[in-house]
Amino acid sequence: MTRQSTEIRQEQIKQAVLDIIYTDGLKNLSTRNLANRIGMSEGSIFRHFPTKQDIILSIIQDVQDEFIGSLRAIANSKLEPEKRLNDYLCETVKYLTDNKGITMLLFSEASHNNDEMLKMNLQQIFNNQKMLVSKIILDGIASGKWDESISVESVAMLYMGIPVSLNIDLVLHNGEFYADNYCTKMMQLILKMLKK
Amino acid sequence: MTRQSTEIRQEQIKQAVLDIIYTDGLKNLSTRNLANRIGMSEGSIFRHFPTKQDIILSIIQDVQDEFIGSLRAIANSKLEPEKRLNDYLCETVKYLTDNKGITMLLFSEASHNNDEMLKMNLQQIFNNQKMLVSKIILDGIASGKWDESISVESVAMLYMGIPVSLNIDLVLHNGEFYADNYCTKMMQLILKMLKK
DNA sequence: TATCTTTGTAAGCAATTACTTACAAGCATG
DNA sequence: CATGCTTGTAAGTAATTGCTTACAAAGATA
Repeated sequence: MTRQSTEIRQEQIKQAVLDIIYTDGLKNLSTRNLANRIGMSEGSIFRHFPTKQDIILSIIQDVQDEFIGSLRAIANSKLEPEKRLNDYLCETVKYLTDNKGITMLLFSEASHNNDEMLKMNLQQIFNNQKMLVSKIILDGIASGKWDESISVESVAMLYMGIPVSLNIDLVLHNGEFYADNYCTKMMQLILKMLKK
Repeated sequence: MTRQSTEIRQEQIKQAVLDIIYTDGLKNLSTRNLANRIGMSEGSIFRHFPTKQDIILSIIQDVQDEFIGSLRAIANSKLEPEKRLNDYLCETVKYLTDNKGITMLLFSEASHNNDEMLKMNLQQIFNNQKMLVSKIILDGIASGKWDESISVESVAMLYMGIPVSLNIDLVLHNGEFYADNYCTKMMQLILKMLKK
């Protein structure tokens, strides 16, 4: 195989990981399989990542940077809280349906090998999301539009249930999901809950 | 080891599976580990179950029979829809916090080895739950108490998000969860959504 | 050109996996 | 007691796992 920089190889490896998870399941994510999928030797993989675990952690870091990053931008924008909440949900739905390998990875890794490092990373992603949603809701309450007597934390938790159960649907139905007006319908319900 | 009937051994094995999953993670659920935990030989396990996969499937079958069974009883009772919905949620929360091994098993197995049989079983559990919730909501609408213009399917989906994200919380926080008034708070939100 | 670092690979490592085999002993039935 | 079925186990099996080692070649730097 022709030489390539570590940066390029790392990207190839991470992409192949998601590919394998989605098509064959996490169980078949061996370094042997991984190397074959890319067309490189198994030893090469360990040139670019110290351990297999580090590949997973690097992917989770990408999620933090890219996905949570874009959500943060939405939550902190100057738009109406209602619009922000809508954009936030739709962005999440889009990300999950577009990145099914990641979805399954996040879903199953933590409970699978009970690794504290992994759990901490996922916890952070989960908490970040809850905080951002809470912020939007608090902004809506502060502007006098939404009911100030509701439990913000509970709404955030309920809200988080949307992407998470969408996640399960995606896994169980092999990625086939008709998200047509899914986002819109959910927003209607959430808004009714938030209304004064 | 003294002789025991297959029925007793099967129960012991299944209990040990949940035990291992909860304490050591699914990754450490090997037949070797399993045998050690019970104090029997590895060969003995294969006396009582044809394959390791069959142990998992048998556990999932138990969930179907016991858990879904009790939820069905609640959904079909003669009580007020509001009371039924409350009982249903609280029963779910209780089951999940009491059976953390099962929680993690259901969570990760399907996405882990991409097995169609497993997926079908989990799909059925998930769909059963959605149907039962939908039934309660429809009863409430039929009685004239709840808003008939809402999308029942969407409410059911949103509702399902509650146990599922509770699930994630449980896995990520090693089973520590303060479910004090969790059920009550969620019910308040759901009821506001259903109100005319 | 000579040297050094980086990237590649084939072969092999010990450990672990789910499962089998051969055989012993318990237990009910004749 | 004898026969047959069930339950137990120790010691295997072949396959797979994550990772290492020894060495070759490419590319950068001097």
